[in-house]
Amino acid sequence: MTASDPLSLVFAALADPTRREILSRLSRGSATVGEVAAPLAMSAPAVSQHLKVLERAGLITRTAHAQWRTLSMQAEPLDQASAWVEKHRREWNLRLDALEDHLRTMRTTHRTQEAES
Amino acid sequence: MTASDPLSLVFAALADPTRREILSRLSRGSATVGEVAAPLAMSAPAVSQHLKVLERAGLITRTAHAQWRTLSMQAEPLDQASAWVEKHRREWNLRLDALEDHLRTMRTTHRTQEAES
DNA sequence: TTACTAATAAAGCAATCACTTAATTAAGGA
DNA sequence: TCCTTAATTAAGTGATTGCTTTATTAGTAA
Repeated sequence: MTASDPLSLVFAALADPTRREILSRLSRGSATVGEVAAPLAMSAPAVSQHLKVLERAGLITRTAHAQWRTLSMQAEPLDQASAWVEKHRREWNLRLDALEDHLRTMRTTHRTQEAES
Repeated sequence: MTASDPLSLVFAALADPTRREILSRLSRGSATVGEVAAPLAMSAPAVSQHLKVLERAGLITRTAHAQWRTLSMQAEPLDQASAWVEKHRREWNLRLDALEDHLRTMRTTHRTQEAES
């Protein structure tokens, strides 16, 4: 990932299970770096680097009190990502040939499921 | 991106402007490799490699007739990506502290806009 | 001051990424 | 057959990724 446009930064940030897990945690409420790192099987610097990626994508903010950093998720970049995906899902659904593909796939899937059962 | 789980593959595929442009084109209807490559400022092998990434993520399929490959977008992986994003946007919106952050951000934004006008 | 804790910075490493050019495969038309 | 077109494979390159260990910064407390 060399691209540095906002949408690329967001999708790249989401393209890692560890970072998605961190965001999952933060979507349920703010937490310190230590709290977020606890369930992760990696060193503290590794977590810090993941946080930097999330921050650069605008998905989290850090606020310092004493020697702790409180991490908060920011939803706006997620809105942008969602908007892109939804737009193209919608476009695809409008296409007649895509619809035909879809029906064929459903028929095939149905036949496959029957064959498997 | 070392991760190879389905969701990581999809997000990683979307984390590149060229690949998003290819998907944009295909969301409006199937096309050959040549048609998709035409507006892109890079060599044919480079396009071919991007297509491989999209295919590995399940976002496109290729069907051959003669020396042409017709590319079709597949929406299902996009559904998965959308589901993940929507789930976490929803979670975030439910949090009281996130809501407070949101209100504070809106107030700050409002004040900033006033200062700028 | 000294020690302890929370977190980041620095440096190094193997693997992957996004390209390139050159070579190859596969099909159609003269 | 020979030539052209469409596309992929192979090989090479510099930049980036996701970790590591070691060192450093910053704050609290004895």
